[in-house]
Amino acid sequence: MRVGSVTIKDVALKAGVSIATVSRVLNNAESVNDDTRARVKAAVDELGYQRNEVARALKVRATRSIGILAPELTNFFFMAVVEAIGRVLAANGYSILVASADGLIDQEKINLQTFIERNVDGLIVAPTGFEGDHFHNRALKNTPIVVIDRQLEGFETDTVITDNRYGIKELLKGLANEGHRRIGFIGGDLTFFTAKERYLGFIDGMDELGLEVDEAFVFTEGLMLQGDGYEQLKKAFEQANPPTTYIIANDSLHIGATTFALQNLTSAQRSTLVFASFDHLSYAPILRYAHYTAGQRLHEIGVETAEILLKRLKGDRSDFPQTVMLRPEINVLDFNGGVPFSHYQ
Amino acid sequence: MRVGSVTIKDVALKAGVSIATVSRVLNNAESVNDDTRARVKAAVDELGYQRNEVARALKVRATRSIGILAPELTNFFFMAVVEAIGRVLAANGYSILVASADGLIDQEKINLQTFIERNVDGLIVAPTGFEGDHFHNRALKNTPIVVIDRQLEGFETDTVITDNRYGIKELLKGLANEGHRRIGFIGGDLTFFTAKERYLGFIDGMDELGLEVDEAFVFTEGLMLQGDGYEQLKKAFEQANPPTTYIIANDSLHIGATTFALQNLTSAQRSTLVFASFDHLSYAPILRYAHYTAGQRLHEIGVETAEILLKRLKGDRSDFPQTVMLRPEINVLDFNGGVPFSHYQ
DNA sequence: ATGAAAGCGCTAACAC
DNA sequence: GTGTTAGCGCTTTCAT
Repeated sequence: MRVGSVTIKDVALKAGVSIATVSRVLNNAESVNDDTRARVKAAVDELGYQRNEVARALKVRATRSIGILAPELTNFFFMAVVEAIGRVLAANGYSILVASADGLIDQEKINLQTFIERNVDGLIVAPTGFEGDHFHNRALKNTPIVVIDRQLEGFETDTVITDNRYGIKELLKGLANEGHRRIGFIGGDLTFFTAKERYLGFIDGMDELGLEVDEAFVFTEGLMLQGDGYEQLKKAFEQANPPTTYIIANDSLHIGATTFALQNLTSAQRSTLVFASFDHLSYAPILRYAHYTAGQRLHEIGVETAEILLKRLKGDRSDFPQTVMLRPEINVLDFNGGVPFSHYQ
Repeated sequence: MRVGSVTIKDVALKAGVSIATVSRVLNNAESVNDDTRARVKAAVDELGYQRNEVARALKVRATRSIGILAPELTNFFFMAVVEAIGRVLAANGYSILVASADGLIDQEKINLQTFIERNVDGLIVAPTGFEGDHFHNRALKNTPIVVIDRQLEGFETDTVITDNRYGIKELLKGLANEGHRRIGFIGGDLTFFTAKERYLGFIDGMDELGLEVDEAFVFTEGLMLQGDGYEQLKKAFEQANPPTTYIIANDSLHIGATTFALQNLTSAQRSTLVFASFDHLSYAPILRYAHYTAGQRLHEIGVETAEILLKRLKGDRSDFPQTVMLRPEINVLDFNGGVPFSHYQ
């Protein structure tokens, strides 16, 4: 609130009406004379009046702001989703507050408190952990919350996620179609929702295809970061008889694995290397070795999330709690670093 | 503002003190008896009181919120910078509001209006265009604004940018050291700040090295998007005698150019291809052909920006308007898709 | 159709 | 050290 800024009081004075009338004009109330409306509008323009949303919020008990809780921001998935959410929400008069938890559950709790104090009208949360207990807050009783990307335990609410198992299974089908049987899995620590889902998709998918899972080919250590992908492919190649192909659980692992291949494998080894991975980002065209990718529908996730939230904000509680599961888009990369699709045993 | 939430009034009642005393305890005023302080704190805990920041903001004329205006969110540069800014600001009690202009100058103006109405205490803007006239707003008179990434015309304020010319010149030196003389430039439309600066860095740098700029080797069309990089390298290779190496002005162009090379050049052609480019992102290790990259100091840009803003918010106007120019980090990629550094004529 | 006035929850004089 | 009170800018009854 800037000192000396023009308020409805100034406008009222200038237009020769009461502040109530100014407020009515500002809020497009019908019951106001055309003349006075015009006079008020003229005064608004002349004075360059700009509404004080804070005062309005205090009075009407609604801030028209939505808090977004993310585990991190430096992540293509979140930013793309946030961008889409922001677009839809802005078109409906809402502003967005964002806060990163830096992967720390305690920081998520602090950020939540901040948003509560700021009286956000709604919340979108990409959970940092599994735990959802802290969302059971009295102040949040009437605040719609939609969870994205991961599922929360102990807190029931609307959720928008990618169909992780479907994605992995489709990737698997592609590889199996090419004739692969010795299929490895490069993933992450199963305490993470997406890591677990993608792992389970792999296990189920292999089973459905009638293929044997070789424990030595399954890597589920680490946080699915770039270095983990590097290390895991390294470990795979330390084996006497490594897999002929790999399912990779996300983009970072994929970059890491590709880096290992480029730096440490012989060109003979690389010539038969085949990957299929989750995520499809802007640099996908330069990812050698990838035959298939499962690209998350980032834009749709954002739009869907915003629309569910908007619906709840309007008081529509139908289908609560609603879970929207979006299938990723399966891409067949017809350029694979020069390696033509072929059949392996 | 949630109906029926607990206010300082409830706390006062419970603790048997006045609301002023509650407020004092909440704000850590010294002048309050230890006993009463304890009683108030107990009441706060029991009732689960949470401050209403909106009411506080209205009273003290400060929202402790900072608006971030970006041309887009789905961009590694902005994500990283926003994350760093958010961390520093959050540690100082500020929340951040973000809005993407979607590359539209009119949307940027709308977003600015929204932030003004929300009474943000400060503004960080990564301008969508050159034009800064709309920041001359009466309501913004006492609102610190720091501009990042690009410079604004017609509006003087604190600015944090990358030293684009330095970065390009260093890349050029690297290439010249390898013996290159026929150096191409893949950039973008000069109406963009970074496009122009990087282009000028190229022209100056070539001059300083005593090298001739061949107009046919300079590409400055488009918005520096992936497709542009693809097309520009394509055009270069349509020439009878293309450059032996290329300076590439950003990450998207780099991906595009690399894609063209992978898809359309012979392995003989690729074997001598050398790039040097601006930006150094997570997928840098898999960018073949790149000998040098100029990585922007994303984290530092964010921290520096937040700190200047914080300083202004404290009323410190020293060195205004301040321009911080951060030199990018020059990376020598010792793995280049197997191509050893060598000398070309 | 318009105005007067209460009050959202909080902070900060100002008294005592 | 603590209480009383005014008021931040706005919306919204309730009168007229």
